[in-house]
Amino acid sequence: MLSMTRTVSRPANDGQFAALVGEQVCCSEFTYRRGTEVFGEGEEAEYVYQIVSGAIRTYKLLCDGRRQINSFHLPGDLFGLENGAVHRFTADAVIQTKVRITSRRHLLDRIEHQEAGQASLLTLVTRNLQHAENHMLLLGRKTSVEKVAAFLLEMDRRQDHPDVLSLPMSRRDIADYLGLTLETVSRALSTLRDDRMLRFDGQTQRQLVLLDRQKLAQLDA
Amino acid sequence: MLSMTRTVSRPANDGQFAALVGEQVCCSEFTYRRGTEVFGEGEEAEYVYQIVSGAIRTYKLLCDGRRQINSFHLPGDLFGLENGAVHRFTADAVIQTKVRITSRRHLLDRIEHQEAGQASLLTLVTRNLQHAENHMLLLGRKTSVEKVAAFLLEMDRRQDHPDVLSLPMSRRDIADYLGLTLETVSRALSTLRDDRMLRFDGQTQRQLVLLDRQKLAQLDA
DNA sequence: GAGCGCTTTTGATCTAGCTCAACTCCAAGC
DNA sequence: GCTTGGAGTTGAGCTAGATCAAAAGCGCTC
Repeated sequence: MLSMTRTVSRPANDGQFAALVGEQVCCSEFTYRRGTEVFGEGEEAEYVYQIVSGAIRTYKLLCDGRRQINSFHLPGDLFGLENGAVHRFTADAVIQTKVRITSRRHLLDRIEHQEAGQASLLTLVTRNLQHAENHMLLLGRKTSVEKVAAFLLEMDRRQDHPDVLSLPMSRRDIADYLGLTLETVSRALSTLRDDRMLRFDGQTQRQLVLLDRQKLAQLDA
Repeated sequence: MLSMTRTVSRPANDGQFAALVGEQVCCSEFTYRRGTEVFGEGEEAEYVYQIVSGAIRTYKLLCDGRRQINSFHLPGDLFGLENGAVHRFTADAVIQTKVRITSRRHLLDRIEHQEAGQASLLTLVTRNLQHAENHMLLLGRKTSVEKVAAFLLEMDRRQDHPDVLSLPMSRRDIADYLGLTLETVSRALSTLRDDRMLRFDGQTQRQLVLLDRQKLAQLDA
């Protein structure tokens, strides 16, 4: 049940959890299988999570099933706290995902007795807000190829510019993140491949190599 | 220069500023004319603002001029603080707008010596994040008519369900908020009028009456 | 290692919303 | 009053991206 699907190379933002939770980490670990729900929209926020390995998506649904993914959470990322007392969206596992869990109450109590705590909590929420602001610009005003280019650069940055970028999520997930259909995402990727900005690596279509980050960044506008 | 364009009926969220700034309000007032910039993206955040009357839009631009408006700020709203040290977007006046200004530094100093301060600052940023999350769903997954219906209901709610809803912003502003063109906004409004969900009031097209909020809410999905 | 199901790609067609353009309606200035 | 200009509406046609469909590729399980 706990077999790792990815090796984790000490992500850049790993300090977050320690800064908030403190050093003698009082938390348990848990592994969610692919597609399992971590928490649902409207549920009370009891726990806070940090990803050890895998990937989580958080999203909102319209009544007819249309889905908008807010964000993907990767190893090192903290999530479930930005919410306030009640979760404002659903979170589930994109692939098998191992998380560290601590109770929200425990974490907030700790924060109250720590000067830096309040500040780092505010920093966390502010960072989320900043991401959301950038994403609104993308959703409202970018073309499909610009969206996909921006997505690739975001994943590349968050994985510290690896030689091979591995995407844990499906084309449908990417589409629901970018406000497109899965076919349009696929076509945009093919366009970028044909224009020599990336190539697929190995058999799977989820490993790819960015061949020209500069050109991608220009597309991102 | 200071003539009011709207009467203000003590907005619901007016407590914000007082809660953060304190009672003996140390701040000056200023009036911006229609179209004037309050602050620009990338500028250092020196001041924090609360709207007395009028309306402010905050937005980001792509290099070729495409614009995405994050939010409209109406009387009572606080803005310019959520940013952190540097403004992440531009703010300018939709119409002639009177604001109360206080220095960011002054406000943050005050907050540090106040238990409730940190919490209410966090609450403010969290509220902004929540708005952004809802707006991402709108931008990524709603149709033009759904977007316009949602916009009208938002304005209606924020003005406390007035008999006549007055929109300070142009069709182009609404379009740039909803990720549409101004023509599409105009057509959507005409559709809603034809379907008896609203009617225009008086001469101007910026005063309207919501005839069936329930039906609008259904559209909002 | 054959078969099945899921994911992805690619093609063909459709359509919501964009673009371009004309016209109306005010409001402001002379 | 007349003129000018910005704002809004409406129409006609276009296009980016959606939808529908088929096939290919991969990773399961047995």
